[in-house]
Amino acid sequence: MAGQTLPKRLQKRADFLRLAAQGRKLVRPGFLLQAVTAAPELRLGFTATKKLGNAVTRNRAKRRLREAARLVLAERPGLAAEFVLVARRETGTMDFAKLRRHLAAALHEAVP
RNA sequence: CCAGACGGUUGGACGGCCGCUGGCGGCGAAAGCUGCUGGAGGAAAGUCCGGGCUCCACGGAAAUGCGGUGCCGGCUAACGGCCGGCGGGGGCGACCCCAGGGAAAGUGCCACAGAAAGCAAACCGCCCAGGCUUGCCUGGGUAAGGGUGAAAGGGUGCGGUAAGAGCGCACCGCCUUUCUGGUAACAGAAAGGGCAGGGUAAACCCCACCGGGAGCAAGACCGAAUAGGGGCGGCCGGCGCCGUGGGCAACCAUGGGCGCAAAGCGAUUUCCGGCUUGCCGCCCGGGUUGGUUGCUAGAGGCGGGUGGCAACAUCCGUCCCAGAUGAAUGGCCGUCCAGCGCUAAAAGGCGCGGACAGAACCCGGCUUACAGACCGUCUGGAUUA
Repeated sequence: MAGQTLPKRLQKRADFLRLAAQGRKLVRPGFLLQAVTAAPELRLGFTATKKLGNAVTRNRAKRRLREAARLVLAERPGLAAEFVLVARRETGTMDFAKLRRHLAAALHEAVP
């Protein structure tokens, strides 16, 4: 399989607040997905709150979400939407294949 | 070999697939693509000290205040750190621990218990004298014994005495002076003194030494937007007073102030109240979102020589070793090496499964967290030769 680079990252606090306020929310094992489908291009952001644990735990959760998203989005080319993935307690430890399946399903539900 | 003390190192290994980010190069108008190469820690942590750096304040010095430090010597850019000593305490020992200046400057406090807690003190006891109701009362002596307490005004012994007591003596301790050794803390000795001067300074305090404040969200720069501001030019503009500038003056200039008038501002009218009084163009300036910089070569790492018990210093060689900013340094898989559990006579098999923890301007420390593995020195013991 050819390599797939990550889409643009959401980096501004304002964007995260907008997604949290307007986005459609889907709760799944391992993550909470906030999606806005009307967007000019594909953009992606990640959130891990202090509730999750120390810096090591939070960073690991974000990295796993990022990698899962990269792999899942490679199978959905041409998407134009904005997503924020919020890590949950089990994100860092759960089976990665499961996390990937849940994310693919959730994405399909948000953007058929 | 067992038990222990101290110091240090390490903190899974290899491979595959796919990514992220910095640097250098190539292609490209750019976006970007691509080659090579770098990419978390011993604590990156807590933010408890010390510095560099930046801005602010500031003429110098001293004093006072406030805060900190506190045996001595050394090391260091500096430190509350480190090294080497000293003193005290603990351990058979290797070693470990100490908030370790001053209590014969002053003030305060010492609960409860106890007779008494600071110019000592007589509750019980002991001794003497007197009295009588003959085992008690009164007076006196006594700090050796009992009791209280964290602490009761040196300790042990002998003498002494009515009983006692540094009352006398010996030794130990203490104080003063002197001498010796040591840079010093301090140690040792001699002479003198019968022994005062309880504890508490993590109570105030005294002494010595040190100390401006805030921090990379420091600071510098670029700069969409918005409000207010300034300059120049053009056009238009009522009155009075004042101010300002020019002029000897009459006067001239002035959108600087105040008052009056006038005009405008609400969907409309009246009344009351409020607000605005220039417009246009260009420029300056302002500095928000954002961006750039500060930003990684340094009290630097490694190896070696020299000096030093050491901390460390110095010299030579060599290397360049993270720079992100909703924040890169990774995700997944396989094999192996440790570890744990179950099973097994053994070999082995199956399952679980990597400690604490993630740079945010940079250094030096301290403190705290940490599965395990390894190395060195030393101590006590056991055994063998």
